[in-house]
Amino acid sequence: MRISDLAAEAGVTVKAVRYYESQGLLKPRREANGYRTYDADDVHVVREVKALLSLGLTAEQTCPFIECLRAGNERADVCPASLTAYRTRIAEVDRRIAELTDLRARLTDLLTDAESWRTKQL
Amino acid sequence: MRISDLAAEAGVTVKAVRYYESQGLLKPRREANGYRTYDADDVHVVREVKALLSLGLTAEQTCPFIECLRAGNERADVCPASLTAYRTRIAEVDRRIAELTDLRARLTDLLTDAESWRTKQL
DNA sequence: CTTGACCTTGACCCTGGGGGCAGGGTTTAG
DNA sequence: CTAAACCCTGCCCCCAGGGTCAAGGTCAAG
Repeated sequence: MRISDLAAEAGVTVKAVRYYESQGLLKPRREANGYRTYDADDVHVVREVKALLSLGLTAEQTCPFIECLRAGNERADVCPASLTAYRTRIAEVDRRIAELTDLRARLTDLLTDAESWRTKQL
Repeated sequence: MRISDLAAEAGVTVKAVRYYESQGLLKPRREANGYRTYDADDVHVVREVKALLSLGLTAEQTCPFIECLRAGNERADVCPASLTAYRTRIAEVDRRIAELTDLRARLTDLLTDAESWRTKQL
């Protein structure tokens, strides 16, 4: 199958497929005319990458999952490295939520402060 | 004062000062040799921009605050537009926290699912 | 007057995950 | 034959700068 077929089946854009390749996640064969050719396994890979990116992993962080799939597993997340990647991402999210929660508190403090300052001036 | 003095007093890098200028937040005069010249007010502006960026506002979103300062107010956030910008940012943060909370739930679901799948296989 | 240290300038490439466009080659249907 | 629909590579854009560079200015000591 060609790139647009793969993209359509996996639910991503052609551009995204080429980007995944540039990140080393796909290695399509080339036809004589230079066109990329993919097989059915690549559809699963691209779907997996899409799902993981939507979970906020970087393209690089999807590598263990892809390797897990390529190793013949039916699921990309049953390998130890994948579980580690999940836990790492959860920790990142927790850290980010904590940061944002703190940020929100600082913002509301500033807002109420500025509001009361205005009231005082009136 | 010159750019490195401004940067040092405001606690940012020279590079950042030049970036703020490229975003229209500063308009320094130039000496005969082309060097940028700043006055004391610019220190307050840069400090304000730094503080707002650390709160996650974009350079563009800092404009109302800078205008408020330039208008002669001692605080950048006493103008109505600044209060609106604060509220907008708080809403953004809330949305982001909600997204991340949902994301975290999806990640933990995936993790426990993958873990139990592994256990089942053993 | 010259050397050297330090400062300034603009200009370039880099980040992550692509979007959008240009300009060209290929293939397929009418 | 031609037009549409593909495909290719390559460039610029996002955001807030960081890193590095070459070129030139400034200021003190020697």
